[in-house]
Amino acid sequence: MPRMAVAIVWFRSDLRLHDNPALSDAIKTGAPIIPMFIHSPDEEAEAAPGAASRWWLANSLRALDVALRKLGGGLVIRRGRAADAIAALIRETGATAVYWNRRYEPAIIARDGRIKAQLQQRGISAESHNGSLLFEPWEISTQDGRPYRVYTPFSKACFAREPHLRPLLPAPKKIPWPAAWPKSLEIDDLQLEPRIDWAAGFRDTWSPGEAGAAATLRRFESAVVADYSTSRDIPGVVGTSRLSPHLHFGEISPLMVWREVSTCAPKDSTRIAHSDGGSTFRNELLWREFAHHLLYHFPRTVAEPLDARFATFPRKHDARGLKAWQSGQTGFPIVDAGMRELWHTGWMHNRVRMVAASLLVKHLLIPWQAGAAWFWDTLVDADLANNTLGWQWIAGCGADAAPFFRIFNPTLQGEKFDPDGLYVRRWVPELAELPVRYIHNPSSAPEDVVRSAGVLLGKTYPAPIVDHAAARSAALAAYEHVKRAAP
DNA sequence: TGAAATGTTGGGGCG
DNA sequence: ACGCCCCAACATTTC
Repeated sequence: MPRMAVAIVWFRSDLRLHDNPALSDAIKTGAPIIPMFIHSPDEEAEAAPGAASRWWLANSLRALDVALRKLGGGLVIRRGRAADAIAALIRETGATAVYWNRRYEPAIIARDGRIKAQLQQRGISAESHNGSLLFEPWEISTQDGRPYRVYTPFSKACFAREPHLRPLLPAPKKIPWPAAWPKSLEIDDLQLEPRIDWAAGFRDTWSPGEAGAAATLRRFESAVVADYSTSRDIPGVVGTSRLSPHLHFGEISPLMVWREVSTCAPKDSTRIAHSDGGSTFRNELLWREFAHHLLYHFPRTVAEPLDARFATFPRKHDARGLKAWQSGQTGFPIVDAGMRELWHTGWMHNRVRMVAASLLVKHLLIPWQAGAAWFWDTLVDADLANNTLGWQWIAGCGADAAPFFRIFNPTLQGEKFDPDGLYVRRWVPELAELPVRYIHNPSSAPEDVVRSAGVLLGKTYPAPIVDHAAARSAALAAYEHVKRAAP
């Protein structure tokens, strides 16, 4: 019997063995499997990972490699243009098939389409699967066949399709391997991690990889999800799932998470559907779906407002304001706490992301693209779909956007969602001794209170970079330009 | 997945 | 006892 030709499984944003359609499908053929990862930032354009994401990627690849070695195999690492790397591996191994799970970033869709056509032209089987979304962006559409631009009807359409979700795929217990292994780079050769080690806070906070993702989901399910509806808004406690980076890198599938939080829904049927944590959380998963839906159907939104009227919005190039915002020195404690949490851990609580982003685009009038770029480089969960939707939503120029006049008051947001100041005390330690009454508004505190807390306003902690009331009026005035622009 | 401005109501102090 | 005013407390509208 002739030795069977090998199949390449091209890992990308699906760094897991559980519920991996491309991997499962490849194994089903019985062919020996070569798992491959290609680092090709040069052709990924706006989807090329930022610094924090590269740290995560390096560690997630190590975890995947370890998991594959436990099964007797390993991960083949290459770099450069994906088409070239795949062609080379086919040449070296005589592979006759390539399997992967889809990505939805514009540059990646274009590249993958070309690769698929080239492979098929050469008689190589090329199969792509859905491994990263509950529903493909083209499966969900309005009555008249157009993409959704409003979240609520989109989510209703998703819930209606829930019965069509496929079953979960088990992780393979055994994978057939080739007789000889092609050469591979070391993960370190990709130089994904920083030369100066600034990632200590990341290591303390995260466990990249499939096992870390599973542990995070278990903890969320057992200790957090029941109170999710209320505690998710309190940045001072662990009230969110913290699954976002695991989901972005595909160390866990949204379907696995969906199924898990559905089975742990409360038995107590007297609770209203939307008030239970599981339902609220499933809506958050659907926001992720909505973001991918929008990115797929409106790829230009990566750089431009979906609402074209916002092209006329008068914005500023304020280098000093941007720097103060990036470094957590705006003088608004809740914002500075968030920006420092981001810098230290590669992550920021979602409530605080909204407040911090709002300050940048509405108080400082800086282009949302500048904020998106900073988040892209500093977030371990940086995701083109989510980042684009989030920033356009807060800037008021996207799909189902927050009305522009809805301007957060950072002081009130702090008092409301960090009522005991726990979050601020943790991330802005120079304010830690302030009484709770003044922790979100240090400049309103009497001088002796400030002094005895060891704070020197303007020296150890900055005065607010803008006056809230004045900035609010200026933002509303700027918005008038948009309203006057032709719809 | 706001906040500020404005409007309304009703209890209590007080002449 | 009564009307008047003040001003929380809450509701509505406006940005």
